[in-house]
Formats: sequence, C-alpha cells, structure tokens
Amino acid sequence: MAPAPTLASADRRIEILKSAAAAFRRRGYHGASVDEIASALEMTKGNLYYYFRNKEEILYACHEYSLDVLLALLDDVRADASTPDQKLRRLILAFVHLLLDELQATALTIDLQALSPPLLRKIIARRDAFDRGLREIIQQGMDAGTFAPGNPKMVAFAVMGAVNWITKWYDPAGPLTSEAIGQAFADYLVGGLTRMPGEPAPPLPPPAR
Amino acid sequence: MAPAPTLASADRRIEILKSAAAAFRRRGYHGASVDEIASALEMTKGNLYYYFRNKEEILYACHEYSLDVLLALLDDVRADASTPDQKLRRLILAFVHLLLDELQATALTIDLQALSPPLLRKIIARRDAFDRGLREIIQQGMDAGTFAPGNPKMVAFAVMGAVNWITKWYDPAGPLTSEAIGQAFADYLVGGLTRMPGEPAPPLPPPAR
DNA sequence: CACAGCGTTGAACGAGCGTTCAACGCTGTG
DNA sequence: CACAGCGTTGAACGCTCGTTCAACGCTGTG
Repeated sequence: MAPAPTLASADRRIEILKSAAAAFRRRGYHGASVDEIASALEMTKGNLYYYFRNKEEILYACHEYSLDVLLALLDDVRADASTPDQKLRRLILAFVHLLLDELQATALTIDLQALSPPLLRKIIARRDAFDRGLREIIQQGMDAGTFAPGNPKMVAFAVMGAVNWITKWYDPAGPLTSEAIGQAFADYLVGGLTRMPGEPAPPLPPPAR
Repeated sequence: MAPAPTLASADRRIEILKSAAAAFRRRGYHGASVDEIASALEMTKGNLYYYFRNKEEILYACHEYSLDVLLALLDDVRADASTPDQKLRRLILAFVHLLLDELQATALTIDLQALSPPLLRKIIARRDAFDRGLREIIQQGMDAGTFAPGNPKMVAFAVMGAVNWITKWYDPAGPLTSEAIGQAFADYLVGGLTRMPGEPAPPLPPPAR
C-alpha cells in the first residue's frame, strides 16, 4: 500500500531475484516467462534487462545467492565445537528455515541444467563444496560411533533430498510453520525412526502432532 | 542395430512415454521439445500426434503410468503380513528399483503443475492415495512402538523426498547400482542414523563402502 | 533554466516450438 | 491388379516469448 520509496539498484536486483525464484519454483525455468517475473513486481519486462543481461543470468544469480547463504551456514556450523549429531541437527534446522523463509523455497531445486556449461560448472563446484561439508560431518559421526556405519555420501544425498523436497509440498499459508517442519525433520533425519525395545527416546519437544 | 521389427501400436506408445520421461527429466516439461522426444526414437514430431493428442497428454500418460506401477507396489506391500518396519523397508527397496530401472528416474519428479486443472486433479488424487498408504504404514509402526512417536505425515514426506531426489544425482553409468542405493536408503530411512551407546546395530549386509 | 543521466517504457523483431494437415508408401486383402 | 487403411512424412502456420532499442520523464546539479 505505502507507495514504494525509490529502491537502490542493488535492492531492486534482489527483488527481481525473489520474484524470479518464486516463478521458477512454480513453473520451472522454461515454464516461467520473463514477463511473469516482471509483472509480479509491477514493472515491464523490458526493464528487467536494465538489471540483468538475460534470463539465464537471473537463474544464475538465484543459484549464486542461495549458495552464498547455504555455504555461510555451513561455515558457521563447522566452526562451532559440538558433536557431529548436534552439528547435523543444527544444519538441518537452519537449512529448512533459510529455505522456506528466505529463499522462496527454491535453493537447489530449480533447473540447474538450464544453465550453459560455463555457468553450470561454477554452480556445481559450489554445490559440491556444500555436499562435501555435509558428508564430512556425517563421516565424523560415524568415526566417533555416534552414527551407524554406512556410506556418508548416500546419507548426505538422502538428507538433502528430504529437505529440498519440502519445496514441493510446503504451503506458506498452511498450518505447518517452517520451525515445526525443521524440528520434525531434524528429529527424524538425525534421531532415526526405529526404536529398539527398551531404548530411551531421544529428548523431544512435546510430541509434535 | 537389429532393424526394429514393426511394433504394435501399444508398444509404440510406451516407447514414446519412455523417451518423453527421459527428456522431461533432463530438461523439464517446458524445456523438452516434442521434436526432441521424437528424434530420440528416430521418428518425426508430426508422427507423435498419431499416438497422442498433444504434449500435455504425453505428460499425463507418464504420470499415469508411474502411478500404476507405484500403486500396484503399494498394494503388494500392504497385502503381505509382516511388521511395519519390514513393510517400509520393502517399499523403499522396491520403489528405488522401479524408479531407477523402469521409470527412467522420473516418477513423481516432473512438473505436475504443467498439467491443466482437470488432469492435475486426477493425478494428485492418486498420488495422495500413495501418500496415505505410506503414512498408514508409518502410523502402524508408531502405534506398535517399533517407530518413535512423531508426525507420520512428515516422516512420509521425508522418505518420499529422499527417494525422489535420487533422480537428481543418479547416473546409470556410475558405479552405484540401483540395488546398492536401495539398500543404503532402506538402512538409513528405516534403521536411522544415531546409535545409542551399547545398542546393537541392526542386521546389515557387509558394511557398504 | 539548461543539461545530464538513470530508470523506465512500449513497441517491434525474430526464433523456436506446438500443432495441423494433405499427401504418400507400404502391407495385406478380395 | 485394385483397393483400403494404417503409419508416416515434411512443410506450413501461428503463437509465445526472449531480447533489443529508440525515446521519454524525472531528479538533481551548475
């Protein structure tokens, strides 16, 4: 309602990225039109080309931005001196929060393959860095015996899949808060499902309904 | 190499679906062209319209086919009289197998939203049926105390996410067989990650590398 | 008041793609 | 040999969408 005060150019770029991320999530990269991205911001599509060279650059910037956020998170988690299971738990909680509340539920889900090879390589390199960090935490847990032995790569893929998939069913208007989802996922993905007879349940907040 | 013997019409339809599913997975629905789907089968795009009314109908048929396969699996698993954890394990193993070896790694991953509302509703109804079946198994495990208490809906989402995400990183030419992936995922998603001190590890095949 | 430049507009272009369709060959039948 | 019909072709159409660009208003400066 308030007549938007003129935005600095950098802010405008971020506005565009958010609109684009939302459109890409709903329709996919090829399905979302440049006009659609612009209209959501009440600007013309021609104007977008003042801020970005082309549609691909917008997609690239979306991924770049998401990775900035996620790699910063990873660094944070690595730095704190806690046990692997605490680290993993914190990582999942924060990932879900960032994904749903800051990244328009888009992060790593949108068509990477739509990028041309040079840009694609850059993004993949950074995504791999994130993967490695995640695997490292899992490996540490296995080495320490906190986690069951297994293939850390596969566990990492499973965790990433579970979390990224949230964007497919999450409804911001629905009853589930990003907080509650994060808790439930951290509980399950770190604590596990099966309870051996007589095993004490790990500390839980009042059982989520 | 062998000059393909003339295929019956129904077989030809399935060939098309497989090619389409592969193309959709790589490029997304809007990114994949009708011509691309046809060329992979060495036919012209015009010819596709002898078998399907339009591109959307191809997408619809892909989902329909996937759901046929998956709902049949669900029925199978429900019918067998075993414990919830065994059922869940079997479901995951078979799901991964079907997904990677039969469904061109495509199942539920491709842009549902690209379907027009009437078709979309039909697919969503069947997908929900699958979800309900999965949740039911999880609920039974929780009721029986085999599984930790929690929200079965969230656990089901996490499992589906982990499994469907496989299509994003699986490489048929890579070292991992669909079998190995299924085992690792079933181990993790059913057995869990965390080991309490002194807890016996659940039976595992020789620790996967 | 003149000027400069940033941000914006809206029309236009051109390519790509989904879809249509008239025509064609091949196969089996009478 | 004539005919029918299935499966196929390839060209053409029309629409959508990404991209370009000349022109315009608004704001602040000298």
